[in-house]
Amino acid sequence: MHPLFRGVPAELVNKFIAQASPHGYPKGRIIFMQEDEAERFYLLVSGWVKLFRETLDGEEAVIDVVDGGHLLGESVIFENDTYHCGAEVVEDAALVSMPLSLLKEAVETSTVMAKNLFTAMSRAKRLQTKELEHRTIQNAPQRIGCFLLRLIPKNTEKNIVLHLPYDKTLMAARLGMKPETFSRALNRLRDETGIRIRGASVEIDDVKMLSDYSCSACSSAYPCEE
Amino acid sequence: MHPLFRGVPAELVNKFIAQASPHGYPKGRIIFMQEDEAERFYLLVSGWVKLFRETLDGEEAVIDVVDGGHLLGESVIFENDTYHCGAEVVEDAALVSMPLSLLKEAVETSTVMAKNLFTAMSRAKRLQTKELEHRTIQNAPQRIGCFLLRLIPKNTEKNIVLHLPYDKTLMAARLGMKPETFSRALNRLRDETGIRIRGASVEIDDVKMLSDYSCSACSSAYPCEE
DNA sequence: CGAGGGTTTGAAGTGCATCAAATAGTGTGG
DNA sequence: CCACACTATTTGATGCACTTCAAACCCTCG
Repeated sequence: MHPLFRGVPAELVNKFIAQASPHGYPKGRIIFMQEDEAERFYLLVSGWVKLFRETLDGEEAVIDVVDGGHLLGESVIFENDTYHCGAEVVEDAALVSMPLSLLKEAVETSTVMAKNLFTAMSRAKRLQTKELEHRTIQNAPQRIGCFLLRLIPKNTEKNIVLHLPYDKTLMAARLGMKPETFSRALNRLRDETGIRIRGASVEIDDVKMLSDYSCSACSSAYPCEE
Repeated sequence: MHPLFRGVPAELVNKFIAQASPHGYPKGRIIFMQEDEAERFYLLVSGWVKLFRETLDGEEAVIDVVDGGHLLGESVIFENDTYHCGAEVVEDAALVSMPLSLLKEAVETSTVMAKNLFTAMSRAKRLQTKELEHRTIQNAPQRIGCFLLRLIPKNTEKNIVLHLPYDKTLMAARLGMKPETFSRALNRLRDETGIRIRGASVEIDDVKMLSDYSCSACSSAYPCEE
């Protein structure tokens, strides 16, 4: 049960189920564009989706890359407007789409539902604020380090082996840098913090060394809530 | 009547009024810090307030600088957490603070109130997403140009004279650059777009020239909704 | 007038981007 | 299983944008 529906009467949940369209989307598929009229919102069940904004001359800003459990397009509610970002599948994804009109109706009917959506939107806002901070204060290697730290499962301390969740070119864009810069910055991070890199897997022996290096340029210390 | 209370029954509005504390805050006063437990939210009536996040070693990221009509701290609702940013008065301000607990109660009681808060939060989220794009794609002079364009009153085309709303050092931080960079970037913007600058006032004869220059590196064209 | 902050300018440095090319990795068809 | 095509990643050389440090200037306000 997704947090959005937690505690919501079965009757209301069934209304969503009745109007839900599940979809399997392959890598590369565009779910919606920034200019599209927003009529549905999406629940990402599995896979990865890139949220981006794009200028006429093809320059792209990656706003976020999200995985299972995330909502897409829900924040347009009551704006009657277009989506804030485009959304593109970057790893084969399963999604369920539902009408925004139903979501609107539901939050006006059910206080639990409203509360759940507020909670989701607050959290998204907080994370985005943090992102803006990172882009402003952290340099390239620190942003990578911070990203890696957030990949570490809770309560893990020793012999950490991470697998980068998507390709390095996308990670670069996600962190607001070019692929070449990413490559070099990752090397610098390795030299500075003693992490080991083999392709897409990263081994971290000394989390403190990594967090000291990355979190020194951040307003919140490791472990970050999120 | 602030949009948050638009269409809300007088009875409920009176509850807020009963618990509202109006305050005059001088320039330099901290309204709240990022680490503070969020118990109240604020309605900024007049003046300007800087929202920022700060690292231990004094490095600061300005998230936004807002003026009359903006809500502060409202997005912590249902997180039971600390504020997302610190807030500091940068031009003498009048604020009204109200308990977050009352806001929580109100959005659970009144669907109109919930709807109004959703609208405000969506809008804030959209603007922040845009900000992230700007910082990623636009260079320093373009960010300044974009900022100036957003200062132009609606439906104004000719003989525009703007007054910079707060000092240049703060504008620099607001746009994610250093004061020296701001100064030089503003000169470059002048040379490129034919605007004229005298202290804190800026004259724009040719809006198109300015928007061509600034909006070429943006996903939305002038005039931006916001 | 003089102090102090905001602003500008100059000179030099740093970090990231760009362009170009090499290398590694992956999936294809033979 | 190999050779090929194609993409992702890395590396090198160079350029540009922004920062840093230092000093001058300017403006306001007591």
